[in-house]
Amino acid sequence: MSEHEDGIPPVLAAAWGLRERPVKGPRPGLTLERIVAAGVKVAATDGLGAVSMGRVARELGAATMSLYRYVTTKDELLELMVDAAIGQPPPVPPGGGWRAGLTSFARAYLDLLRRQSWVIRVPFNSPPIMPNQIAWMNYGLATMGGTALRQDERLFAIMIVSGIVRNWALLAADINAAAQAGGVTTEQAMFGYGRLLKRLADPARFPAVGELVASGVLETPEGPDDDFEFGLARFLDGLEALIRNRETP
Amino acid sequence: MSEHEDGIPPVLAAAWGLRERPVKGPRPGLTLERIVAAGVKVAATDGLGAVSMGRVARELGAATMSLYRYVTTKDELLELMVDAAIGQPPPVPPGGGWRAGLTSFARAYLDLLRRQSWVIRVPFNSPPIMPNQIAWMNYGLATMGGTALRQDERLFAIMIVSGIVRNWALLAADINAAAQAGGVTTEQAMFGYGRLLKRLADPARFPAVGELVASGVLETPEGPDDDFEFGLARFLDGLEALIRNRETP
DNA sequence: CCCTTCTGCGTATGTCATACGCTGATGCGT
DNA sequence: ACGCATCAGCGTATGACATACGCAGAAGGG
Repeated sequence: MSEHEDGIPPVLAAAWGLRERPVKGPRPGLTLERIVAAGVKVAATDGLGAVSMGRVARELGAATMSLYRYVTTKDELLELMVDAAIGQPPPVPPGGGWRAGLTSFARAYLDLLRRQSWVIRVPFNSPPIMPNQIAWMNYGLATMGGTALRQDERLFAIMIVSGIVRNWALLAADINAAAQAGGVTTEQAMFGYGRLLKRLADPARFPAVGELVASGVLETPEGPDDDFEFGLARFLDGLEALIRNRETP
Repeated sequence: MSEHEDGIPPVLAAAWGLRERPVKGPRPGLTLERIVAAGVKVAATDGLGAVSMGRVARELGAATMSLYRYVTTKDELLELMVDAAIGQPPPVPPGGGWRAGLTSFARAYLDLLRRQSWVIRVPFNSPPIMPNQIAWMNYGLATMGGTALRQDERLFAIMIVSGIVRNWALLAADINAAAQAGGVTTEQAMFGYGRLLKRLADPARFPAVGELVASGVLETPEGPDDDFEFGLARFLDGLEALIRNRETP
């Protein structure tokens, strides 16, 4: 009943290290950390779909129901897994200015999602509240320290940037998954998509799509992240214009 | 065995109207359209979580397994439901220029997602290929017709814009859902989030987050879509700068 | 030394997606 | 007019899964 904890859900308390070991009862054989780590391992090796309470428990040599002493719900476990997977953000590169900072934030986040592609498959259900999520949020906000942006503008700027990253990572993961499911390479999958579009989308009905297909961009894979960098740069250009405008009245 | 169909999955053929009624066998009592409509109805009234094959069948007075004559998988049904729900895009407002066009595209999409918030909960698994998805894509691309943008740049521009819309809609839906679950108003839920953050995120460890919390923006709800419009405007500013730059060499 | 508290977990329940195969309707070719 | 191939509807069965409930034994405090 310490004053830290009132009103805070137990998992949050645990995740933020606010929980004291209860003084009675047998020593726990499991730990929240070990459970979460086991979940991450399953997700990393066999995909998010393989993460079931039973499977995670088996990974630990424990029984399914034992996990529920540490987690009230599977969704809670997933949330903890995500937080463990994203980990501590890298340090803000010093002295680079806000634009370099936001760019490195975006690249680091993208890197992370690409390396652990199951993370983007976990559906969001709430605003960020877990420790490492907050740490990343702090990273993003910190890059804009000292700019002429209002706090709410900074918040939304990182929402936009991370949204761009997530969308790109999700698209890439989907294409990769489709490629793997069909037993072909990523390029072949993209090519197949272009062909499908050409077959189905009547250019008379969908002129703009027809132009797109005809241009052949779907068949010529560009550099890995050209489009990502394009979108990011456009947003940052717009932000830069606003900041400049504010600074020179 | 018409030459349209080779290599095209049956649901796609059905969705694009490429299927002929088989000439033998009993007359179907169900239709793909009716099944999809029933699914949409269930999702709209009781949420995406209530959509199960059994429930959709009950809605139609049919047996669960009957649906599998029209759909090979629940995921297929979901994809069809999404396409039905998004429907035909509104017409491109004439003569407004690309920026007005993209803005109206974004607003129309946001409106749609807000009105049918279950749609954003359906996980993506592939690039857009269903008829109405293509129609929306055509809408987005068409707004940029005649600009100095390359086709791949146009494609990514609408990916960014729709990503911004989806992220915003998802956040709003999450907050609303959390509010409803807690039996409070949306403002109270947002307020509670701010308080939670203040309690958990130590300003010494997370200075930028501390500043954000201290600024009070989390407690003062802004106009409904101010942040959305802010992010969208920044991106469009950046795009505009690029276009201008291309047009005046 | 007993009583409270807590851990691990066996069992049971209810929900789902979905495979398989039967029954009967339909209409084509003869 | 008839038989057969084809296809719709669906009953039954299976196998995952999340999770409620309650018991047995461990640990420490009084």
